[in-house]
Order: sequence, then C-alpha cells, then structure tokens
Amino acid sequence: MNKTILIIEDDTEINDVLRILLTQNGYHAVCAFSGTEGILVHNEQVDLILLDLMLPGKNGQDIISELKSKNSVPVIVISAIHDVNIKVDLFSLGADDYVTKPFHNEELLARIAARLRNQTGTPNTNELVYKNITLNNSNYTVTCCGKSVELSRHEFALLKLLMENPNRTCTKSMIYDIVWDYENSADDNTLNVHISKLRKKLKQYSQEDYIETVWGIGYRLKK
Amino acid sequence: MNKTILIIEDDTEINDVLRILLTQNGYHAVCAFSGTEGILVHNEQVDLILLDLMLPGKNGQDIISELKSKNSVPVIVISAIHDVNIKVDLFSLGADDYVTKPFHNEELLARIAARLRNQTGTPNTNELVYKNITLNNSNYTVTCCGKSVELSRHEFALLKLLMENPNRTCTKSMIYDIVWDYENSADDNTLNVHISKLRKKLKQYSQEDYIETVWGIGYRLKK
DNA sequence: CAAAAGTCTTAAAAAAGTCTTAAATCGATC
DNA sequence: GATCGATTTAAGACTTTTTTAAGACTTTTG
Repeated sequence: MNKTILIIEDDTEINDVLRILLTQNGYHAVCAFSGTEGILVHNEQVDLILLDLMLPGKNGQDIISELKSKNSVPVIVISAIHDVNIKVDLFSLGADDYVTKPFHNEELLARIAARLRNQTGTPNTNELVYKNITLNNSNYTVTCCGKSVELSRHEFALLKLLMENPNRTCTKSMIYDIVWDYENSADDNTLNVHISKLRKKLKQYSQEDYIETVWGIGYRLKK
Repeated sequence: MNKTILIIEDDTEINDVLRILLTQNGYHAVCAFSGTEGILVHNEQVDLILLDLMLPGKNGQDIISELKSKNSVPVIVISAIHDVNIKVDLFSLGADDYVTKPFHNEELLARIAARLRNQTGTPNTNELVYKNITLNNSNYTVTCCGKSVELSRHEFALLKLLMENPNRTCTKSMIYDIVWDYENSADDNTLNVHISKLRKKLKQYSQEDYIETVWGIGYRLKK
C-alpha cells in the first residue's frame, strides 16, 4: 500500500517538483497551495505532511499547531530559514523534522522514510520477524523455520497482533477488539480455540512453544 | 521519570560538553567512548542514542546496524560529514536523524525532544521500580534481580499496590478493597496466605525480605 | 446456483493453575 | 507466660485454559 504525503507549498513550481519526486519514489502525493487549504485537505488518510514555511495567509507556527491538534501525522518542515529560534519553535509546536533549502532530494526522501518508518516502530512495516517466524503483511504469508505455514484470517491477525507487540501482554479484550472488532462476552471461548489451533500449526514446524499464556489476562510471545 | 540518553563519542571533550548539555536539560546521560563500548552499554533502559560518526575501530554504518538489530531505540547521528550519500546510507540503516557539526545546542535539544515524543508507538514501559524489583504494568511481568518472577493475578495486584505506595502502610481493608474488590471478613486469612506466597517467590531470587508486617494494621515495603 | 472446501463458533469434558479454607505453629505484645 | 495476630502448609474448591468435535457459516469452485 502506497503511503500518502500531503505537500503544502504555495510555489506551484516547487510543489510540482516535490510531487514528481514523491510520485517517482512510490508515494501518493496530494498537493495544497496554502496553509488553509492544507488544513482542509489533511485527514487520517494522510501519512505524512511536507510543509513549506513561506506561505501567504498563515504562518508556519499556526499551521503546525492546527495540524497537530487534529492528529499526530508527522510533519516535515521545509524552509529557507536558518534561524535557530524559529527551528526550535517549530519543533516545540510538534514539527518532526526541519529541512533547509536548498536540499538534496535523496536526503529529503531519506528523512521522509525515517519518519514513516517511525510510525510503527519497525524498520519494515511489511514484514514482522520473531525468532524463526516471519510474517509478511503484504502477501499474508507466514513462515516458520523457513517453511510456509497456512493460517486462516483470524489466526493470521492474531499472530500479527502478538508479533507487533513482542514485549507486551495482549489482553483478551484487546485481542477481541482488534482481531474480532468487538468486546468479548465473558464465557466466549473463541480466542482460546484460535490460540490452540495457532500453536498446533506452529508446532508442526518447530518444537518451540512461542505463545505464552498470562493467566487471567491474555497472551504474549515468549522472550 | 527522566529519560536516559546514551552518548557515543570518542572525543572526550565533546562527550563532556554533550553530557553537561543533556544533564542541564533534565536528561540522564550515559557516556561511551567507542562504538563497541556503546553497543555494550546500550540496553532497554536507554531511551535515545546520540552517535558521533568519527569513531575509531568501527564505522558508523556498522554501529547503527548493530544498535538497530538489538531494538528500536531512536538514534541521532552527529557528524561533520555533509556528504549526502553517507547521510542517505545511515538513514536507510535506521538512523532517525542526522545533525551536522557545528550545531546549535537548542536545535539538538529540539531534535532530541522530537524523537522522544515520537516514541508513542513503542512499548510504553509502564514500569514501577522498587530496589531491585521491577513491575511492568503493560506486560504483567515482574523481575527480581533481573530474573523473571512468575506471579498469579492476585499476587501481581498485591505487589503492584505495595509498589505504588512505597512509603505508606497498606491496611488490610485497603488491600481487600483494591485487590479483591470487597471488604474483608474479620477472620479471613486469604491475604496472609497471598503475602506468604509472594514473599516465598521473591525469596527465590533475593535474600532480602522486602515486605514488612505492620502488626494489626497491614503491610508495607521496607525502606 | 449448488456442491465442496474451508473457517468459525459453540459446547463440553479434561487439564492446569489459582484461591480459599482450616489447622498447626510461630512470634509479638502486654 | 497468656493472648492474639501472623505465618505456613496442604487439601479441596474453584476458575481459567486447553483440547476435541460437531454444526453453522462463509468462500471457492465447477
């Protein structure tokens, strides 16, 4: 799935250059030509915002504040201003990075990738790795000790949730919320059965028992 | 709780300047004077790493790779090198920011704050610490002297209550209220048995007796 | 569109872990 | 040293989890 980046930049030429750069590098670019327009366009579908500071109408500080108050999408400020005080101010308002013009395209792309990567904490969102299990999010495959494991949809979602939280216990209600999209009724056994099936399938490929039961709470992956 | 920052920098003078800067701004600074030392020192307790590129022994790329393979602590690279290719390379290896020397202290601090702020995705260690016992609320795990202690649900809740009130005696009725959700009947021995089991489990890992009996009242942690 | 294949939920029994109770013993306080 | 609360142990009650299997449901295939 391509990431969507919102470009807020009044200079149509620069806006265009940025759009082409992003598109050529596998992103989906959305353009806004003023701060107010940017705030209108901006919603949950946007994964990152490139904000040029020299905008008519509103100043950068106001826009950052408004963007950040809506949600926590990462914002990279692009600006010709080298003044440290302005930089510090923008960072404190929630900017996630600050790139001064002129910049190298490669560096901007690297900084964009770093911000997007940091959203999930993992360097590569598509593939999760835990011990000798790998889970590939883009083609819904799981391998254990190099061999492919056939999982059903819920089993896959369950393993994915556990692997996304390797150091945390997933509570039963959290699992029902995310994997099943509803609150569990107290005597529901569905999760237990799925855990049982998942363990059984993984055991075919490895002697190790990966999933640990936290009594009365939920499940977690062993250290 | 102060955030801990690991400085990896071979120049003792710069290392010192950074340490003072961080300490004055409310951080807890840990210093390492080579990449290999940095990798040794680095563990879950570190919230962020400042990595200077001009290091003897190992090059920056190798160090970043090793640090990132251990866990996802954010790394800010500090370097005199302006070369874009090196920057891009480091970002792709997992660096989270790149600051070129000379830099303004305020900007470095702002960038550090931005990286620490962004940590929301990572396991928020909701952790209580008392002497050499740590209790992790999101994991439901307890360690004593670094070793994991297996506690049942009530034992965990009991220890948690005591650790949340380190300087206070928890009365029996308070403990029943919070851990058991009901008022105790006078001749109930349940709490005593649980305290006994908790002490027994902790004693496996440490000679120390942590829990003090306050006669006729309840329990508290020793000073 | 119907049959087949696969998946999910439910139920029930067995297994595993935890909690409470009771009784014997220990220790503090007066 | 008498009394009362605290500790410890072990047994049985209780709760939660695991496993199995059957039927309901969904998706795929011909």
